[in-house]
Amino acid sequence: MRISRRVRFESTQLVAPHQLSVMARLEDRALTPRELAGIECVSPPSMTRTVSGLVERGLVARQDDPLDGRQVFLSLTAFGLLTLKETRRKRDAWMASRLRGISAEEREVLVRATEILTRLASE
Amino acid sequence: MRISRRVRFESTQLVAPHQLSVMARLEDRALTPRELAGIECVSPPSMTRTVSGLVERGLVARQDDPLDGRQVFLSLTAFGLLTLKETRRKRDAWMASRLRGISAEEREVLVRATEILTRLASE
DNA sequence: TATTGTTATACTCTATAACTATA
DNA sequence: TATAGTTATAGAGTATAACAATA
Repeated sequence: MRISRRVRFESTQLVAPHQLSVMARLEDRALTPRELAGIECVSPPSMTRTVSGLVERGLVARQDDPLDGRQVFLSLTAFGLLTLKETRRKRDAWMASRLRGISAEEREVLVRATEILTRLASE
Repeated sequence: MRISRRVRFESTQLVAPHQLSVMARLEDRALTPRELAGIECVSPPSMTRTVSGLVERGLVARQDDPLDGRQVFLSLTAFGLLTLKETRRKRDAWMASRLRGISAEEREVLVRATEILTRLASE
């Protein structure tokens, strides 16, 4: 937890973590607010609020669904995509500077640990 | 981050994470609100609030410093210590059930990764 | 009548600024 | 005058309940 907190605070200053997570979901394809709320395990009103913040900042765009007037599609703007990539670049640069001081053998241990934990988390 | 979130939500239901962290600091010795605020990287008013919640629930006790009337010492109550141990027990049980399915060799990888990350986080 | 999204309202955790009491 | 703690107030992020529009 301490390590996770450190990574969050030192590497994701451009956009808040929960906002960045939503942006990453929209990278591949447009989603509705309801879909995003489900994916992020958050209530629909909460997602409305998160999305509104992103729309105000020009990172995400709303588009009405022509087939179903109740629905809205959300997608990344060009600026949003750029911001997402820049944030990742900064995070990776921070992490790379940390990893520079360790041996190849230690890096291999971290890679293997990541695989194991990812498997455990998905069970 | 995903793994850290999962551990928090599934294993620390008795007391909120930031409250539990304060309780763990008080396990060994009494501390003042200011010391706690510094350790937890939080503002003094924020610590006042966190501590007040713990005092109201009977988990932590306030004691006036007889030498300096401005200061207050905070310590775990017997109930607080019990709650801390019970929370750890639940968390460990959850984690143990996860780790049961992996090999001794994989567990060793996780132990080594923890050592490496702890070292990197403290630099 | 059911579903999508939003608004209204409230709770928690955080912060800064102002206040009280003590040194 | 400086320090410890608290209170006052505000800003995020979260939730549930109520509402409007559409199916």
